[in-house]
Amino acid sequence: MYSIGDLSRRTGVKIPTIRYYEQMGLIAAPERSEGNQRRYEKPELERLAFIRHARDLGLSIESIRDLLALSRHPERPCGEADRIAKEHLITVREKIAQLQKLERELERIVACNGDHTIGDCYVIRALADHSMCGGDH
Amino acid sequence: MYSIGDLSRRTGVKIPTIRYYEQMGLIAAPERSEGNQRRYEKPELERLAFIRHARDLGLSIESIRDLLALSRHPERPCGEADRIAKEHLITVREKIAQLQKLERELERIVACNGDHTIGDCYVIRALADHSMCGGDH
DNA sequence: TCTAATGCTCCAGAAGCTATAGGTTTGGAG
DNA sequence: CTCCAAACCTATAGCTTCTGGAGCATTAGA
Repeated sequence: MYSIGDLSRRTGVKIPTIRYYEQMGLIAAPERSEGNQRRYEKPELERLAFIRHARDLGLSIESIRDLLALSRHPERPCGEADRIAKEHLITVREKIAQLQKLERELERIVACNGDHTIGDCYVIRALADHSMCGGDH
Repeated sequence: MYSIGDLSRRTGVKIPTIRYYEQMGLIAAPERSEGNQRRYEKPELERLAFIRHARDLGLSIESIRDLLALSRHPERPCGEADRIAKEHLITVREKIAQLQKLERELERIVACNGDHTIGDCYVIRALADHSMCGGDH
């Protein structure tokens, strides 16, 4: 028997977020106490931990909903779960590649020592004039 | 003399986004035609191009507002512009590091060949049980 | 029994747009 | 000059994933 606060402490998911997940249908509406407070059991704790972990990995609510639906059918082949994770891996890799491009450009822009004036500042000029950045984006 | 549509085509910033930037104070409210339509000049085009480029680099509206304010004082030292860019570089690097962690974990999770069932699926189990992932996050 | 901590619902806001509805203006063709 | 489609206007709501506050009710422990 956990209160929403217990659940929050044990999973690291904030209380309003738990209620939000309930609203979004990621977790079922739990039993209530006589005074209308939410009362959870162990399975809900585990489910929430699953969600937390998946969110930490950057999976969308939508993907998590799919994975949770899959996990309710342990007899089915797991190709679909695999696909969701692989697809996510691809988007993570794309994001990394894009950020590394930005990193390189920012490094070039930042190679200024700060001892001159705005009128002459490479940061400002690079932002104003796209052609200065090598044009790879 | 550009209409908002011209400006949009020339900078690649969508029309509602231009109006949004105006509302957010990134660009000044321009002159209007007799019929109340926005009419822009070259400086506004350049300013919008600046904003577009900075957004592409992932700078926040807030940071861009600061940089634009700085660029109106070309006589001041540019240390502040430099600081904003450097700070952003740091957050980009942090994001990259975090995504690379996720990449490693997803690679481990995804190392399943999809020919078994959900009940036995590493993706699902890894998400349910945090301890399986090496515990580095 | 009392009270502090915790919980409830409802609503607003954050970031950075995007979209829709319902109306007006513009610019070019005839 | 007239007509019409394309472009424009405002206002408002929605997206995603939460987070925080107001105002009130419940719970658990001293």
